Amino acid sequence: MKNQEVSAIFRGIAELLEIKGDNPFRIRAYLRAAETIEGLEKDIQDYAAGERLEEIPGIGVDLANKIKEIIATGKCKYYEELKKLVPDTVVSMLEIPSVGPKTANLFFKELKIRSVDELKNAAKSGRLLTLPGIKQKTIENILKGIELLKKGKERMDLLTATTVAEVIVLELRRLRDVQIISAAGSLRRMKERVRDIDILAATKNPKKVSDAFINLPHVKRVLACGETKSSILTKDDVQVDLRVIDPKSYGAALVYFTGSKNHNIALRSRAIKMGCKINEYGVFNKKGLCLASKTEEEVYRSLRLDLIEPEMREDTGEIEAASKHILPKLIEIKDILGDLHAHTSYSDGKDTVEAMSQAAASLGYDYICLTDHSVSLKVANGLDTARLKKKRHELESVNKKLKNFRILFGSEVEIDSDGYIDYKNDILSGFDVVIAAIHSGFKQSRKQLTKRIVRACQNKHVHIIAHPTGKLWPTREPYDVDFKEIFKVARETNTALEINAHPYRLDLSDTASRLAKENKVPLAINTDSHATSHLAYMKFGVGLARRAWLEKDDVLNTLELDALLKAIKK
DNA sequence: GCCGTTTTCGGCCCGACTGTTTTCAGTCG
Repeated sequence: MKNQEVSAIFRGIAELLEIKGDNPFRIRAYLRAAETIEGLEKDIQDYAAGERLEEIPGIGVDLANKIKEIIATGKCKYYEELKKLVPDTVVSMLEIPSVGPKTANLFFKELKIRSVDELKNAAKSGRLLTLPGIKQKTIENILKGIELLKKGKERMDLLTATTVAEVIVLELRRLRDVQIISAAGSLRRMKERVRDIDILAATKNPKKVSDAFINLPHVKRVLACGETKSSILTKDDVQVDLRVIDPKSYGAALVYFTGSKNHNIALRSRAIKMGCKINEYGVFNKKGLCLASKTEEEVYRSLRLDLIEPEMREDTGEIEAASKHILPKLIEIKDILGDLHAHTSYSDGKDTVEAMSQAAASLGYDYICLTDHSVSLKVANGLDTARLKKKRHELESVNKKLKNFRILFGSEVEIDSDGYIDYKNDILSGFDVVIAAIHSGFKQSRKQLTKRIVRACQNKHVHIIAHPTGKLWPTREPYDVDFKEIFKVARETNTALEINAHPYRLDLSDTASRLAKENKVPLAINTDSHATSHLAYMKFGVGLARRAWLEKDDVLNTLELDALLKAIKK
């Protein structure tokens, strides 16, 4: 897969051009190409082989040639030349908040500073004061920025982000002056990782709301505070931006602050073509007359588009679909009727069979499948035959107690290093649902890992492949598998792939899930809960599924129990 | 560097905040 390689080089070129002060539109062209290629579901080499690179939006003759060069040689001459002008270590200074390309270039050109550490020394020694436009306050901001960079560089998982946002939204909602308030930005789009938290509040009294915000007890530092926009750093070093807006502009502002950036750019281009202008205050015609502003629906409609759900706003075809009225009707959390992957205290779960089942029933589910680990996963207290028997008896007795709810007898079984399952067939055939997973040998080759999953799919007792790429944030990278092959076999053998809803996993990814749907692969959204509280992670899985354009019918656990059991038969 | 229901050339999204200025450039989202 050369996609990452190509997009990294294009991103590098964009950064160096930025520092050089090159044409901003050329820079954007490189950036856009980098993003597009990164999000590409197919291997870029397939496009190159068929002379079809220029079919990719944002790729023209020049970039197509550079891509071919990178595929052939692993390098790009143009990039190498640029690095001679500006060393790529200078680029690292761009990561400091408040330091952009102009400032980085100034430091490099005038003082030969070429890294964050050198900049820190120069700031402390007062050398920076010799530069035009740099005074004490700027130096303070740079030093604070460096400190911040070292501390909280990485992004948050969705659970952390949701928790922080909910606390702040709840406190601000209590203010009488706040009419409507909601999270926006990448959190609202349910992106897998979030850098900061955006909140939008509608009010007639912006000053009061902003003041309340910057004085919340969680605030460690105020990063900015203006008429309509303020930014704070919480005590846990999470950046939270609050935008306040007049209620009549709420819809336009919500579109604007939900993004993504690329979606907004595409909307604006469309507006311009239609002779309008769109900003956070509304959609305006040439004469400045406001055509829409109050609700998101109005705003999209004024651009002759159906309402696009936040999770789809990534400029990956949703605008075209909205203009043709062929947007999918996205799956919703209420469509989910059960969870097919959860653990109990029989293996490594925290809660009992009864507790897990009651928690699932209280979520309104019809069923839960309790899939404790299998015999060979000793670290997770996997079940041998005797304990399986005991668990089955317990399930039966709890099942008798619960009305309109059914506990399914399942297991998360091990796919060994050759692709075989650790329980014998006569045991496997006794389960309602079998989920197969890889928990060892992550470092094997792409070929071998693919073979293991393919062989597991071919096992007639295996219904679902759990967390298909094994990634575990932030420590474990996804292992490399051949999705093309796996999708083909999964479809042929009627084996479902899991969308694991745990915020540290979210595996399959959004892009892989979208491709799986296009390949007609059955999918299930499961929480992999190890405690009753984890069952609530379903919303993250559904968010991911919505980012993948999935509809109710694409997901197995939206089926009623009888239909589900029928659908998973092999 | 890309792209075309105004164009093969001349456009390319738009506004807020900060720190430095004394009207604005740079950064950010």
